[in-house]
Amino acid sequence: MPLLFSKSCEYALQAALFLARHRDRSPILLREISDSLYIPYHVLSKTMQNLAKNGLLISNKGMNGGFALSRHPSEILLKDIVHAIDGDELFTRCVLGFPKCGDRNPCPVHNQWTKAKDSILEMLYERNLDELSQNLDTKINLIETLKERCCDTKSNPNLRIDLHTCC
Amino acid sequence: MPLLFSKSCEYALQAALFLARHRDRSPILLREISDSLYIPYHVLSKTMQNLAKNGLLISNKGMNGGFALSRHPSEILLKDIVHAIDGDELFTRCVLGFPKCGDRNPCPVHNQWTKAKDSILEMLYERNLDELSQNLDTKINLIETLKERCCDTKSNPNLRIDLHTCC
DNA sequence: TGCAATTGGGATTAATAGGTCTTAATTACT
DNA sequence: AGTAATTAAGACCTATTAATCCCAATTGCA
Repeated sequence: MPLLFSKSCEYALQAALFLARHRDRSPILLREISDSLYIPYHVLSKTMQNLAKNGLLISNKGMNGGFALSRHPSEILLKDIVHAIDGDELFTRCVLGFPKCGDRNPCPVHNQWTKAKDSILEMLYERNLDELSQNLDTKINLIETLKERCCDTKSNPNLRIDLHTCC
Repeated sequence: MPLLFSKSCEYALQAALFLARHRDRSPILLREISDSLYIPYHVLSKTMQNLAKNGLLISNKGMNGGFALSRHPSEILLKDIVHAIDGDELFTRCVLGFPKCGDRNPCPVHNQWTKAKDSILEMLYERNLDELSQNLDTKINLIETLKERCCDTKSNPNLRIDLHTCC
């Protein structure tokens, strides 16, 4: 079972990170994204449509079409994506499944869960796609450097490090 | 979609709390538990069997049978139940779904998620069923007191506060 | 204008989780 | 021993999510 986010939502977050790493913001083909992240093409297609409808992506049809972030990565938060795909159940549901649990009627772990949720909310609200993608750049550069030192890159010219191989 | 725990696991946690509130530790009928918590009888049946196989419950067949906690509530942690029903995916899976993500190969939110997970682990490891059930007793007593003050209890003698109505 | 390259969107299928039903096995009591 | 009460276990059904497929709509370019 997925955890915290639905599978579609995980895909959406991965794809958004992928787009954020493209500095020039020109549209990218769905095919390229799905191939790079090993996400089934048609599944990602629907998820991207969904993100586009929610105003997070722009999509262009036809030749030279593709998907791009609608805003600068620094202006997109993970919570924007989670909200668009999974709604707000994550933020409102009782972790033990008690239907009437809430701030004014806490279940026995409500306060502990609220603390944990604060931590999750911090992750979703206080990091934008730009920061996260820079984090990735740093990491990938580091790996590339190490690779050159340790491997015979001449004989493995196609060994490329990208978002998927890196995590 | 359930969140963090599977539905069965939520049921298991609720049922365990229910049993923990029974001080005398005599077996309780499945029917009573499922009715009280509004959990489908046969669904809960399987989950309880599962907990029994994992050594967390004892089950007695036949007349005067039923389920009881196998240890004192103070010696059962939420994580015991979660592990028995949902396994350890919650503790090992990458929150963004990256297959190779881990401590030595973090995805861009790995550290943030680790922090949030610590909070969750605290909730699951550091509170035993006894504490949680006492927490509930306090709350239910308080509600009962208020109820007596505010409602005409003579005309509503069956208005009972229990685990389910309380959360 | 016609063609090729794309996304859009609906229909269908597959997989998984959740729920129902039936019967067997076990136990306690008379 | 017989009977009623209860859990055990498996078969089966249903709902939701995930994945696949097909064709329509749009766009850019020759």
